Amino acid sequence: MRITAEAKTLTRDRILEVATRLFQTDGWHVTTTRSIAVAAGIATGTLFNYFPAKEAIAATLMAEALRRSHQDRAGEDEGSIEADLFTLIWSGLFRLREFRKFLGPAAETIFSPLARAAPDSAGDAIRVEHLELMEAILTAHGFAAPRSVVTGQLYWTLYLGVFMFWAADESPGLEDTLALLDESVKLFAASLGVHRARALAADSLGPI
Amino acid sequence: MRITAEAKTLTRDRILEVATRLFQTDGWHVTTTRSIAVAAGIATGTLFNYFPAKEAIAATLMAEALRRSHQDRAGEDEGSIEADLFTLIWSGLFRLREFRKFLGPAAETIFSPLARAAPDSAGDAIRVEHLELMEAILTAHGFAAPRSVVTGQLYWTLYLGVFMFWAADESPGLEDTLALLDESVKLFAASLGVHRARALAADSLGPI
DNA sequence: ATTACATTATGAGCGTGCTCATTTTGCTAT
DNA sequence: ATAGCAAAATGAGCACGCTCATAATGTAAT
Repeated sequence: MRITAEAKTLTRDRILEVATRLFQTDGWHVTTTRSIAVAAGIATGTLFNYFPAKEAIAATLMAEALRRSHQDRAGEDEGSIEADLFTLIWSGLFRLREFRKFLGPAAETIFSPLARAAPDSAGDAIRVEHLELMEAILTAHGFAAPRSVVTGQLYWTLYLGVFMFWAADESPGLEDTLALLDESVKLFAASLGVHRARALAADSLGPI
Repeated sequence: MRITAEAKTLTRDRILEVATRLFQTDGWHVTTTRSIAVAAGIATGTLFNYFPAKEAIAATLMAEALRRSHQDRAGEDEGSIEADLFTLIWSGLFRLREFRKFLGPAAETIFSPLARAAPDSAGDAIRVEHLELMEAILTAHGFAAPRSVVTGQLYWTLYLGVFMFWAADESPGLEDTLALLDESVKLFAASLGVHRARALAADSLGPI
């Protein structure tokens, strides 16, 4: 049993390794599940014993890189809320930089359907984990949960907008992505401020 | 030649008609290009003489419905900028209401890649037409073109966010969509205000 | 060693969206 | 009528992501 278990993670790692290389070299659409399997020295069907879909391979690479970015950020927060959200997103994109070229096309599938991913999909895990970190930052700045449906939806929309733009950005030093990220974060923070002001105003009037 | 030309638009219309019905009944994924072709009484290959891709059929339905919504709006503007943008988007969604059930899955493909659609795709035409109307509203409220890259990108992101949410919304009376739309439009208008304030401040300092 | 069993690997095969060499169509020139 | 021709229709066929009945493999019990 031990040898087999080792062999399994070995195969899994080899798939991820080989897939990364092929996605980077040939792109998302040109790289087929067959070619990944061949390059990893396994049969096509075996590939799907390790990952339920082609999309899941990219999502796994993405999720692992993002988890590494969370380590990077450990204990680094506590600027303004805008700065903390900026760092959260940017450190993620930074860790994903080697995948940038193929993540655009891949993400269309990974985050599908855009508004509500299937609850157990690989893309959904990424969303849930990111939103938890965002919630933590909001709470740390005095915005108590629960948030309205609109707030979460708006944040995720803005995040995906930045992400997709970044994936296709060709401006030098990704300056356009930085500008969009800056603006998006400010906008989101502003909307939180408005909600808090409204709530405070309602409180000061007392119960109706 | 005349008969043939007539026959062509007849076939085209029949495809759109039949496809609408099948998409509505069976959904986007279950409806195959073969089944559309059969139901329209043509061969599979013929279908692709009329539309370059399955996606293009849905995009055409969408574009035509949106164009009808532009007629609805003719001369109805001139509230606040928020109100005008709200009406622009909501009237579009209203005209698309019969397609709502299948537009979610379809739109993932139609607006792909999310950030930058292929310049001649059916989805791109929808984006360009919508952004022109948005620009017109901004100009009518004294926000002179050209806009920054960020502004257009931010608007389209928020629009897609609302659109995708609407496609999957199950709240009674679509009230959640209305809330999100309201918030999104306010946010965008606020960001324009900030930019204008910054520009005015820069002007008042004179040339550097 | 042998047998029994569960786990994993296999690749032929399915149904997609879409292509393209070939055939059919409907018009014009003779 | 006939031949010629461009435009349109055709459907067998391709490559894809993915499935599933079957074979191979490694472990444990006799």
